[in-house]
Amino acid sequence: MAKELTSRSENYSQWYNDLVVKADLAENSAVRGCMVIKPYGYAIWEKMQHTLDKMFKDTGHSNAYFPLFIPKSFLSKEAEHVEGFAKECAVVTHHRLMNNPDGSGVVVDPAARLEEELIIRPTSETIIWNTYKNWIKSWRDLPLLINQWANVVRWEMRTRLFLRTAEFLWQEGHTAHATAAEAVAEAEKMVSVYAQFAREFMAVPVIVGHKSESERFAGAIDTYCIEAMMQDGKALQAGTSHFLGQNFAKAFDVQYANKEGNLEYVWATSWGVSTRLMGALIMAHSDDNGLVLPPRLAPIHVVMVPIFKTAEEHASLVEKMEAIKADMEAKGLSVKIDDRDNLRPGFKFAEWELKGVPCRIAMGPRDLASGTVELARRDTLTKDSVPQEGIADYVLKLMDDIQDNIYKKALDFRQEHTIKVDTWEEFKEKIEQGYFLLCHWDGTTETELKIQEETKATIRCIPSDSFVCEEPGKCVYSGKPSARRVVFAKAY
RNA sequence: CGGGAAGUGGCGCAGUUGGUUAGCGCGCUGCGUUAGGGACGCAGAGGCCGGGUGUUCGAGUCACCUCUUCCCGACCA
Repeated sequence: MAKELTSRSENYSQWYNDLVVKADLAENSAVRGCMVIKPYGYAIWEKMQHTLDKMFKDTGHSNAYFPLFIPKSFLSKEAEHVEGFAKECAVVTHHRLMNNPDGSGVVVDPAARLEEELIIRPTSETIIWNTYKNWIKSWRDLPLLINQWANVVRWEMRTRLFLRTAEFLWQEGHTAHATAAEAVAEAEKMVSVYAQFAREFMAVPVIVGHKSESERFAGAIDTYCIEAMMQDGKALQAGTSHFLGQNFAKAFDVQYANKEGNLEYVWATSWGVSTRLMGALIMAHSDDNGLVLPPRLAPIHVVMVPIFKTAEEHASLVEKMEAIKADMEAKGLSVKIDDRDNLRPGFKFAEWELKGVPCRIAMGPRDLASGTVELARRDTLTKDSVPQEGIADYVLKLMDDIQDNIYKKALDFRQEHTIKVDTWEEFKEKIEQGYFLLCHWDGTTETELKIQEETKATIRCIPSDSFVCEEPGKCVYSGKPSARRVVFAKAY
């Protein structure tokens, strides 16, 4: 059931609607696919931000902020980088408007043309490395470990809420190191931070690995990624970390004096995750009743619904609930009492399920008499009668259970939909059914592109963690020898 | 930019071969009855039918143009 629902984007509209909507821009506006993140959606994003931010700081990084505008010349300093982004850049050409001489509103003042156009950042490598040039002089300045929370713009031809919007929010880390080994270690560390975040907070299992050459970031020597499986069997790239070698250091002339007094170019990494994580969260866990949020990222852990007939009942229920709420909040839980008196309980149940609140507590006269509550969990949709006594501790433990359970559910799903495939016939059949295929590949871009042309499947990653498949075999397409299996899938 | 589909109250839709005052469901407002899984009754509010130009006695309906949205490609976190 979930598979059917999740395979078509329109079925998500109901759930997405609480979180994000397409921006209502003026007619004729050339900007397509910008999003308005609603308060409830933004609350989830803030939780993600705070968690990630702490993880970055715990690994020695500091936050900074760099300009939105990038002079056009900066972008062209690294050849591969500009080639990768040139086709999707928004360009600022003028700095002033003027009243239209014919009296109809304003027009661009032709006299205010910029001598050099400004690019709205699609990513900040260039402007950051241009700045690092002045910050890095000595080996004592290294490593430089900086992260930026920002918005970026990529003028995509086709957009999709959360997954690919023209403007999106993200974080981008940019680090400089004295040695290649240190930079590689940093790139690996950060992809593992992303993997940990996905697994432990989003409850989304991910495969960690390297990108093939053709999927690599523009300007990178090596790209690490985490790949998640959505409920339709398609892959979603949820985060990337790049080893940039000395490409940007050379392009922006960033050299430092080593301990021997010799000038050397620094080694770089960059890494980022975006509001796309919101899409991953939704598509990995949602069911036919709406969102399912992992407790660690849910803005509201518990919603309490009083069931009453009279004002007196309402008052005594809410009083009792306030006490329980205070108890829970003291233990770090976020609790909402839904005491709206114009809606029936059944309506509220459905509404909070749609929002993905992990736990619901309903209390009526019967519970008041028996000292119990009706406790429902969002992940299993089951209901139990639980004593009011000790309810806060009960729920606290329940949060962990739910967190573990939805991770396990997603993991089981992925395992059921991940298979080793050794024949081209089976490849074509299974890729249509929404599987991750572990296949041998001859390592050539040519083969990769041919497979993509014929099946739309791409190499999501060359796994490097628990998925390592270091075993000799023959390429599923060309039959040439291969040393290991890689993950093929259709991707968002 | 190619190939499809669609634009009608806030949302989702109907509207026949052109024909009087453009309907329905949800939502919204008010009153009442209800309340342990998306309540019901009554009374209301809300629409230059995406825009333009034609054809016609008459256009939501036909023609042409244009704008927008969605789906499929190319692009992509």
